[in-house]
Amino acid sequence: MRLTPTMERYVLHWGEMGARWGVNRSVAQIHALLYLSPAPLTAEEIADTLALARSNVSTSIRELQGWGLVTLTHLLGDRRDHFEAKKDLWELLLTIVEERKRREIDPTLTMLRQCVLDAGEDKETPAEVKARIERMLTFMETLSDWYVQVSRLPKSTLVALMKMGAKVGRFIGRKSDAA
Amino acid sequence: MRLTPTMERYVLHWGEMGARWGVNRSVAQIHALLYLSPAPLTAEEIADTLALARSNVSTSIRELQGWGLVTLTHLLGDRRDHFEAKKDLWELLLTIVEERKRREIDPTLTMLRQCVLDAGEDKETPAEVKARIERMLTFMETLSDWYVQVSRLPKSTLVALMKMGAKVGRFIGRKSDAA
DNA sequence: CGGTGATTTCTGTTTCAACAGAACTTACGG
DNA sequence: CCGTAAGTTCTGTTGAAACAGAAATCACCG
Repeated sequence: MRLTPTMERYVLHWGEMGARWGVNRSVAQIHALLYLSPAPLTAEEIADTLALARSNVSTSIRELQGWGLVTLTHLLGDRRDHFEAKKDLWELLLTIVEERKRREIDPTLTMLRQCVLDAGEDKETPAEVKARIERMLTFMETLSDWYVQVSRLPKSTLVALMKMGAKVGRFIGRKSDAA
Repeated sequence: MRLTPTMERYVLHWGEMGARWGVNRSVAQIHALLYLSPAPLTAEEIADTLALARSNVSTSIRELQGWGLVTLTHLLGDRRDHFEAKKDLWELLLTIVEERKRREIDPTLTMLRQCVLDAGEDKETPAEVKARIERMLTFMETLSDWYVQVSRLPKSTLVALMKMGAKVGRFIGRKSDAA
């Protein structure tokens, strides 16, 4: 496939953005391409379109599958793998956040809990430092718990809440935590 | 200053996490150290504690200042700069999100708008591709607008909303968008 | 059971950012 | 003004990740 200038711009920018957020550029470019593509693509088509080595496409696709962002499909009479990206953007967002939480936030919470435990018996760590670590733990647990609850709401509710924007703040201050 | 094992663990982990999110390891470590530190530190103390070159500390501190996460203070009779990290975690979070939006999300929105414009006159880009780009633009604008509104709520309201968790979903479905 | 096309794994190379140390600049102190 | 301490900028090195191409594996076909 040949990219139109518009598609090329999109793909290149996406690659850049990925890099800034800790995602490999090839991986992000491939994801962008698959998101745009009207039909599933084979590894070879991807490699040709983006001028990447097939091996590179293979590993990048695996990574995307690991994140649950890309799925495999087959066409009758064709034994090549065809790849397709999630198209629903809400699902995309929730998937990414979910995975990053699992891979990065949860381990960080574990580390913080361990720090709090260790600092308990430990005579050398100043009390003020212990307090700082505890505050960080509490803060991140609050965010994490909030996310878990909110992410389980039906998508339509999420959309509605988002459309409300700051209006949701009105509900606060009027006995908002009645069970 | 000498790090206790607990502090060392915290700092190293933070450095790792930073790297995963596109933040230089030294920068993240320095931020962690300053967050923990009971008192502001000089560049040299930071360099000694973390075993980094002074030059490296200098550039990293500049970066942190650019993000608005670290401020400069002085002590009477000492002409060295002393550095201090924001201690309020809500402020920290909002600052980071704000900056990343400014540096990465806003330019991406610009790029997407340009793509939509270009794709308008452009005969080669398939209609389906144009539609995909438009949907991405709409989605990101929605998130961005939501963030702008919510970030302006008083911190106490934010905290209250967060503590509500999924209960906030209850307000949906009962004429939530009355002006 | 060869043979061929598809995919993955392995290995060496390249590229780029992070970093250390040196050189330089600035500001203050006597 | 000279000397020294603090801070920044410059330059070369290093190390880690990204990547290409080759080799190996797998799966299906005749």
